[in-house]
Amino acid sequence: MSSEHLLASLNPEQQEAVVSTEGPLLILAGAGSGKTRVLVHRLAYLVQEKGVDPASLLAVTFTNKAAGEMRERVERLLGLGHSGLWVSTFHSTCVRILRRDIGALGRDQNFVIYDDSDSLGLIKQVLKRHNLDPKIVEPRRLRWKFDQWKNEGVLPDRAMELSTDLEEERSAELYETYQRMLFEANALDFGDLLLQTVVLFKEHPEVLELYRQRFQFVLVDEYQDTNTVQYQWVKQLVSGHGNLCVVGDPDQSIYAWRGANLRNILDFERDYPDAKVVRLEQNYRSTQPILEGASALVANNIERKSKRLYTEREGGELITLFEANTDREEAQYVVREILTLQREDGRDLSEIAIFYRTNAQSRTFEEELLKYNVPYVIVGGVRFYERAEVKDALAYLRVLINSADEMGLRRIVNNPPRGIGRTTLDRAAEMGREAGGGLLQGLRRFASDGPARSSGKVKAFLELIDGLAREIQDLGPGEAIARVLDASGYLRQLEKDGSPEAEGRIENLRELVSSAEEFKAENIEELMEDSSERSLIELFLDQVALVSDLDQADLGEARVSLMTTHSAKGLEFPWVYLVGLEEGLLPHAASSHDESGIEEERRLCYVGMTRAMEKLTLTCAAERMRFGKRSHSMPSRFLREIPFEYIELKSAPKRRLPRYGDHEGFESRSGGQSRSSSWGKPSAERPKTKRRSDGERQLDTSYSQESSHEGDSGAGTRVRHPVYGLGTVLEVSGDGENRKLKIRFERAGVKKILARYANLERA
DNA sequence: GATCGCAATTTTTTT
DNA sequence: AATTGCGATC
Repeated sequence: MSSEHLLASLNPEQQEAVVSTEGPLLILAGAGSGKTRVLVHRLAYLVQEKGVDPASLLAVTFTNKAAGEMRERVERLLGLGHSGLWVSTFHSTCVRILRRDIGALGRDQNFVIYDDSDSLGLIKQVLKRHNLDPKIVEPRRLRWKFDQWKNEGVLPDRAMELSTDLEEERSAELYETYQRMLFEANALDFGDLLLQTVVLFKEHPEVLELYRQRFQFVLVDEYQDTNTVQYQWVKQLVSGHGNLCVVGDPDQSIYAWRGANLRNILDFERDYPDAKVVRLEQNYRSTQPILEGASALVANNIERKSKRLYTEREGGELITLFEANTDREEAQYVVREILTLQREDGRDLSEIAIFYRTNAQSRTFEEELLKYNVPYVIVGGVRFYERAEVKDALAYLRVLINSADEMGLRRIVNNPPRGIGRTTLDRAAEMGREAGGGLLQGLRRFASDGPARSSGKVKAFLELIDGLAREIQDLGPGEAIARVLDASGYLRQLEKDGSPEAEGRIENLRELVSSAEEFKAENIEELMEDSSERSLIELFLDQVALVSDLDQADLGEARVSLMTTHSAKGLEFPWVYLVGLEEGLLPHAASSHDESGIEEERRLCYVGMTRAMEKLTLTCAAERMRFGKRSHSMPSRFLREIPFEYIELKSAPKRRLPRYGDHEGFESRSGGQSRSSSWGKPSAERPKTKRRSDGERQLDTSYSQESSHEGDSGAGTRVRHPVYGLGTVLEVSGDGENRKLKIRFERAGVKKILARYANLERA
């Protein structure tokens, strides 16, 4: 494609952003201003017009999805295949660097990557070693603290210096132990990937120089979300040539809680004095009411570079605000709207998205969508690679490749049960420490010196591991997983179980094997080109550690998309429902303590609103279930900040008193649900309302004790659960509001359910 | 050492 | 409302 073509479809500001290739450049790209397009064209321009070798370009993003999209579009534009162009996330870029050069830090190339739960487990080990009670020193809090330090680029020594009180000092000590144990386990956690790369570059300028030479042009996406280490990392890489292009929008900074520093983008011109700034302020995405409403909202932030986004699109529907009485009603409204859109307007479901603040909110929407058979996909949420059986299988591989991996080893040593319990493990760990080694070494000692009864079991386990380690060397990732599951007895254990849950797990493991096969098929060529010694198994483990479901979700299918507003950043949909606009939820209570917290929540709301292209609907509910209890909430302050002229108000009929009867929602459904009786609230317990002569309603709090007939809820009854589907009651226990049901579901297996909360229908 | 049952906690967002 | 963790019991 010629230069004219590369520039032809761009407006003057966009063109400037593309052709300003030398020196530092800040692109302030408002929502929907064609940012990705500009980046893609810029990369193509560098190669085609400036004759730059694709291999000397580095583009860094936050998500694999964004990276994948960018790479694909550039390669398509240039008609290139594998060109040596590096477009990847901060984390995977760092993994590639560390896999090659971490040896300079005296560490092993075969390190494992610990995810959040691995690192939480390790922190529990740290506490054990310090003889601290996890109830007093909370592991999660520590993890958060360590993470903050890592985001700030702070190592244990420095953390100690910075400590201002005793508690922080203690934490810094534990941080030190934690880092040492990570090292001993030959492991790096997420934060380490960045931090250790920065340390590597700092302590070994010759290594840094290598990468500086290679990457002549560096591009960073979503710069407003970078934290201090990422900032340092970028600075290290570009010092010298200074060819750094960063793109971002301060109004879309929503990761301060994870260490993102808004100052990185606000102070860019100070950090890179000869920086050029380009502003992209024309919005090509949203209709006027949506854009104006969102802009007016975010204008309430004090800490802000002012900006005026405009659109040439005129007209468009007003933003709808729906005020529901309950969360159930909120979900019903949205789902009915969706059904109408689909039936009457012929809209494709993939054009519709529902955004919420917390993952817990998805449940109600799922239930309603299921009831009406509306296909949907949850983006994010519980991830495939976080399921226990998947983690178990991967832990085997991890240990086989890196025998120091303590958390992996702890996970598999007695799984399936082999009679190696806590006592044995504690003793082995101690023996390992005495010998100056890790848990595995301890187990080896235990096998030879330990008490006869348990040492035999340990010995058998070690033989299994050693044998497998040899066997898998020549296997692909899929074959290796299959082999491990078979040889370890893991699969047999599940098969023997025979329960529907176990079958689900087996199914997930099959899926894991096939995704590993797929990985092999996709990457085998690249592996041939890649001179690194890493096997496909190792590359597969890296991939699963760094890839989230969000990256893999196929949004093209005809399904409604559900996700948190955080996950929605970077996406766009014609129809958007932004739900739960209530005080305490958006803005979230946990962020409402200071003004900067509120401002970030406001930006989050802004991000959600600006995803919408044609139609935006906001909803709130006066009452919702939280922690299994109903709680009341006020409409979000953000609703008042959107000018009324852009809003069309719709409200459910207001209630003067809480309606106890229909909070599960069946009675208020259209179409008559008389045959379904809700067990959620046995009728015996419902405070009754009775009509008084003056027409007012009054709560009658005297509960009558008519017991519900056993026939209704006894064992053998067929029921339908909104999520789990059809099932049969096996057992009933407890009374009144503590009534519990044990139900075997056809799809989901046996579950115990507290009747009060479950929306059960008789089937 | 494993299994069962109860209690406590959770919910802010995630590379 | 579900998961996790702990303690009691076998």
